[in-house]
Amino acid sequence: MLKSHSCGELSKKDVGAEVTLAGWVDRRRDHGGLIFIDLRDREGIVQVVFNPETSPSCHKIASQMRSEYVIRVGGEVALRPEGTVNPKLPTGEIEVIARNTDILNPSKTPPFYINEEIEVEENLRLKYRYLDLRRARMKENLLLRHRAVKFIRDFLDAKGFIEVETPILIKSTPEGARDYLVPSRVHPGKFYALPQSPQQLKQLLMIAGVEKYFQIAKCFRDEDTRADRQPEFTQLDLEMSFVQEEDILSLMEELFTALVAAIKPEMRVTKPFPRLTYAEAMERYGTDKPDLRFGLELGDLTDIAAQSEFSIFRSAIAEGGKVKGICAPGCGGYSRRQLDELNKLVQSLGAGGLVTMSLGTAGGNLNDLTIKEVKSVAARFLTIDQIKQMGQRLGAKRGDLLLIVAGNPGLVDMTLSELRQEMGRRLKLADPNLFAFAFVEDFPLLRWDEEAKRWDSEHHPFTAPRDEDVPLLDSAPEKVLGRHYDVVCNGYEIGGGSIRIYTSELQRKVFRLLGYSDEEIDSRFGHMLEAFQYGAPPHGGIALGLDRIVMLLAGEENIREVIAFPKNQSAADLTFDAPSPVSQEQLAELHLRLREER
RNA sequence: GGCCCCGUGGUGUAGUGGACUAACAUGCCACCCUGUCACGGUGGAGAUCGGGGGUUCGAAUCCCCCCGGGGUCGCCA
Repeated sequence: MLKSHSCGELSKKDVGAEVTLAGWVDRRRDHGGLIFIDLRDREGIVQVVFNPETSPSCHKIASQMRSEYVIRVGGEVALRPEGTVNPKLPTGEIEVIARNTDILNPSKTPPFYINEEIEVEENLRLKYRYLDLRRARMKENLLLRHRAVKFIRDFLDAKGFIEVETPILIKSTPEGARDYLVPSRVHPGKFYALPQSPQQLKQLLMIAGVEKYFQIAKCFRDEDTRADRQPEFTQLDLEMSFVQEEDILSLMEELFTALVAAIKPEMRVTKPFPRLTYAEAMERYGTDKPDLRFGLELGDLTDIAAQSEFSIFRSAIAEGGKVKGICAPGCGGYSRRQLDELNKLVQSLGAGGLVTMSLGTAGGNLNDLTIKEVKSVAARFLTIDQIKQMGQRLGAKRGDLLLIVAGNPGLVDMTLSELRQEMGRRLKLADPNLFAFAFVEDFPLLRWDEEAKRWDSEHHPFTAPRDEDVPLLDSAPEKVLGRHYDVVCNGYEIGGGSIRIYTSELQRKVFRLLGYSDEEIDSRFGHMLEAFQYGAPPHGGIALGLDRIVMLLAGEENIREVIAFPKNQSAADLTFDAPSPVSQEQLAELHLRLREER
């Protein structure tokens, strides 16, 4: 090693020791005589003193040093002189008196600050990711991720799980997200696909008798990115044999509780994790991944609105829509401008508009509300009783603001869900020290795809229907509930799983329901159907979005902040400038010819 | 593909029709400085304001197109 110690590990107990350090120049303070260098390595920062009287040659070399130069310093650890202790630095009681030093590698002036916590344009950060990762925030995020993954591995190991790697080059299956394809050199015209998840592989491992499997698995989906979505991401994938829903859910509750306690002990979790049915989540929050750190629940006002003379409500209901709303407490005094902003948000999400109803500014009991106080375009089409009923249903007081959306039920729920999040942010309702985990259960097994005119899996086609619903598969598929569950936390879906189908008969029935011919089923999923016939145990599992989990633990709002080399919104890697063109020779070997794009 | 936001010295910002010959902070360079720690001091270099076109006597500023980035809807079995 070129170093005997880490910068950050030195302390008073090392005083008198001869040490050799190596790292990066974090900061240089040149007093003309004395030069101070803050030397940084992964473990921290320590001050090095270059004194021309102690070592003229060292001092001369130090005067050449600049930010981010890689240097090596040999010297003695000394207590700092009286009055020069720096309490802001963990190593602030000591310093290293340089006796010999050299510059291992100089550095160009970095394109942005390494030693300051200021926002830098993300393009630039990603292009120079190796410099960005030197910054404290990124370094901490990498470390946090490592600790979280280590904890998870140890936890599952202690529970008897074994980690099994599954292939990255596998078969394209038509369902689900768009596949990343890899052309085969050996098989002209054929392609591998990168796994969207190891779903089928882990089920085969259950049939193989592994019983308890997990994997920190890279997954690939060629879909548009989001703040919490990357084309390439990491799942904590696990599967168990001979289990039911409760086994997986209680394992998850134990895992997350222990994980938070180990990694973020200052954060609280709500225990036991609340359990919501899908229907309940949609009804109360308008989404299947509600942020349960605050209330602001949605209320259905359709019945009251139907009694009104307000044409927007009436026509929406006549067309099979509904009217729902939320109550923003104490916002009755919102300005025209503020209301316009909310209206704009709603319209940008595709809803026709937002009906705002200010219940005055006075505050107090809803019963005291007078029609004169109510400010809303809908006010003159509603009786004061109807307004009070709406307010009551939404838990409003005088002085609150009702936000009401009418229209297509799905759109109303989506819009109000976003509006709820927005009001939660504006009113700072979410406890920043809380991880509000919850389980969502009882998802419908199938969803009608209007474009393709066929049934589609809500989760994936391997999800088992509830036993009692199996007869409905033939008569009323829309009523069948799946044995699927999601884990949500603070408004993010952080995982989902299910108890699986494990007989080929039922599996084939579901595939047929999804519109596949028997030929298609056999060519695409024949390996699964056959495997089920060789003693497949009942099994189930879950896949967790590791990047999202680490993001939440790190208090970040974007998973790129917890991925060492993420892709940008257009799925490009700016450090490598990937994807990139390849040579004609490479294409020829793969039996590919590029088409002219119009 | 739709909608919204952003683009000004290396970095982060200010500037929303004339006083901008583009400001501030920091970084960078030079010189001075032996106890600093976001060291201090003096001086200096550095942006034709993402690109193109237009309106105007005059554009960083207004309009149009394009490029790049971010957020989001669609999409994500």
